[in-house]
Amino acid sequence: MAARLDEIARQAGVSKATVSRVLNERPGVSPRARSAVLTAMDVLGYERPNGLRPRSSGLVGLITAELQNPVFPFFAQVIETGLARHGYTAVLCTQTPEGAGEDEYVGMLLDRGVSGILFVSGLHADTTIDHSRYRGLRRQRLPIVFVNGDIPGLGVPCVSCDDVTAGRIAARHLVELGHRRIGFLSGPLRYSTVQRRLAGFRASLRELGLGHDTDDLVELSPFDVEGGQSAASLLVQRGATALVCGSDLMALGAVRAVRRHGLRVPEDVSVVGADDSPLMSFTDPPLTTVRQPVQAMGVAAVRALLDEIKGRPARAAEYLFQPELVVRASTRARWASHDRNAPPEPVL
Amino acid sequence: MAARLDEIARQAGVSKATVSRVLNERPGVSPRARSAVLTAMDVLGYERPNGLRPRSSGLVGLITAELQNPVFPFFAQVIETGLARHGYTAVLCTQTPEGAGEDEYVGMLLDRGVSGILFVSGLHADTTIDHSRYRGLRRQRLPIVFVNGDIPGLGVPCVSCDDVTAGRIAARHLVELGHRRIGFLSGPLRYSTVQRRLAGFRASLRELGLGHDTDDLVELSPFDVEGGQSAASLLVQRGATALVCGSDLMALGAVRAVRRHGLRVPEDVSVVGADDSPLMSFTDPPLTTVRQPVQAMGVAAVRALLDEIKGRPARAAEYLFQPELVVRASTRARWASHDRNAPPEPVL
DNA sequence: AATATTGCCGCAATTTCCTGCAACGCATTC
DNA sequence: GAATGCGTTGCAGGAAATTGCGGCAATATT
Repeated sequence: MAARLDEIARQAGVSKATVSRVLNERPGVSPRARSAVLTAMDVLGYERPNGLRPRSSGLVGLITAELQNPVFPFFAQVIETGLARHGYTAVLCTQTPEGAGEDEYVGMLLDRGVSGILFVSGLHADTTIDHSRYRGLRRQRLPIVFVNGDIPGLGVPCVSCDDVTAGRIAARHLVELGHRRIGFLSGPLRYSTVQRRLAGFRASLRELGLGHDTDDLVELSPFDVEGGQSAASLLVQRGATALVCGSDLMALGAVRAVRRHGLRVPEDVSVVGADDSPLMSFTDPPLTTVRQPVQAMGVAAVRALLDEIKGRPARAAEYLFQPELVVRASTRARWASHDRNAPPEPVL
Repeated sequence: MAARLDEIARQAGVSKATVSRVLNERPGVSPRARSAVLTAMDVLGYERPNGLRPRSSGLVGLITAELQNPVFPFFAQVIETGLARHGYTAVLCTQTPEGAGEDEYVGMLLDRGVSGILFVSGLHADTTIDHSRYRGLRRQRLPIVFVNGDIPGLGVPCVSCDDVTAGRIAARHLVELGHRRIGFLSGPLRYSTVQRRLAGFRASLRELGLGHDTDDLVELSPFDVEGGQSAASLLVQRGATALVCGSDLMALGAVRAVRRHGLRVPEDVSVVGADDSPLMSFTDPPLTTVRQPVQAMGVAAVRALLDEIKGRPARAAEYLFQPELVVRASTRARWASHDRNAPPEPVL
């Protein structure tokens, strides 16, 4: 039995040096020789090293955390449309608690020879998870881009919403409305986006001289309606008159919790959501929320990935997109008896 | 009986040291040796320890129309969870107007060697589209299942919501509330689900002696919020006091249209949605809607597909799932002056 | 038309890294 | 507690892959 390179070389009618050059994508190989080698490999049944596989007509993996939160389908839609406009096809892989994990999906996508992978709020946003897996992908020269969750030092482009600013915006809005006891509820602290948002929230309150008032008004729970409801319930019991929520879904749960306590939104308790997912203008009450510029972020993520694929890697910075306060009807001014400079009633 | 490592090593033609390295995912093992070991393990019937399971098998395509309507992500989630529970991985392919078409996705999935394809409200539900493509798939013995949109005569299992009944339920509910001029708005008539729902709606009204009242109260428009709004606007102008909508999204648009006309929901105009997508209990007003049993349907679709894959094709009937009226707060009784038997005010 | 230039390929030296042997660690059993 | 069986790991031999360099052919240049 001949050695592998030798065997391929003989089948292709070239020397094993040429085969080696093809496999390592070195320069100095004619297209004719290259295709001869590749064909020989196929004929002999050798698996092509990743990167030389017929990168199937522009297939791109899109890995996302879940679909429950409407912001994720929204992201998926935007990204998919953007990719389609450039001739790429998105394969959406969503993770479920009991379903396939991210690693399995990545393996599958690699097997399928995707041109690149987009990670939207996946494991990369979890700071407690080992990130060596991404280093491995990087080493394989697989173009990847993160959305909402940078991992510095990996050289992977990342498109994020500026969560620190988002936290500040929410805090400032409520303080301007006269609130003093402002609760913060969000998902598990292991997510970098939660950490950042909380940091911005706290920094903003400290600057406004309210830091000590809200030290005990932070509750973290799962990222869904029920989590928001239970966290909000605790915060309301502790006297919070306003709630900053980690997602719109949690905000809806918070509204429900407030009402279960016999209070009204926004008359008694103000609620601020996050993301401005679709349909949030249809809720009761229409939700004041900190919009994440999903459209722009999706387009930017697609552009970054295409740059990576095309071989002109942009500098691997984190592109921060600015969130924006969308004032609807779940927040209202609060008259504080001790506050002489109470803000005016908001225009509805 | 030899020891395990030894046995595998002999079968694979390597030393037990190499086998050990493969099982522990240690570096320094050639791909060839690795695959030899893995194959040997399969041959000898040993279970692969960790994430070394073959994932290429057990890939299932899931083709869906869009992600805007929250019911589709919901379907995707349910189906994906169900597939994962049986060791299959779902690849979600969503169609966008300018994006990749269903045919492209099918081609891609075939290239990838999927075990089967699930079509959720795809082209198969469009009666104006040529269905020979599915015949082709069928001829290739590819297991496929339709959700919401049967094509009789193809022998493809289909899991649907009973749209005729859904139309009847909505109509009956509104008639019982005293409404007489009931509008119907939905998506393009080329979708079989629209046809059926309209048929059920009309049949029910006819049976109740109201057929002639609503002949001119049907408006078809695109399947989104804006479509619902424009259709509802026309119907309200024509004096409709209740609206049956083809989707929850359209219903939300309808609510908006009613309010643009200076009327209230449900006091002046009642609105009934369709599907009971997630979040519909949080809308303003909470939407009365005809629930589609997504969970049950998803599970049934997965089961049907697995049966097809396993080679015991169930009889290719259309499995009809019964919808269910979910009464929330977007419908209310209407006192008709000429109606002596006006129904009582509904309990809220 | 002769020659310079460029780029491609093969030989062979060199390097890398796979592999098996055998020793070692660890648990189970007598 | 010793023996035994099983899995792991350090090490060295060696095969396989990489790469520098020279040759060769095709094309451009004068």
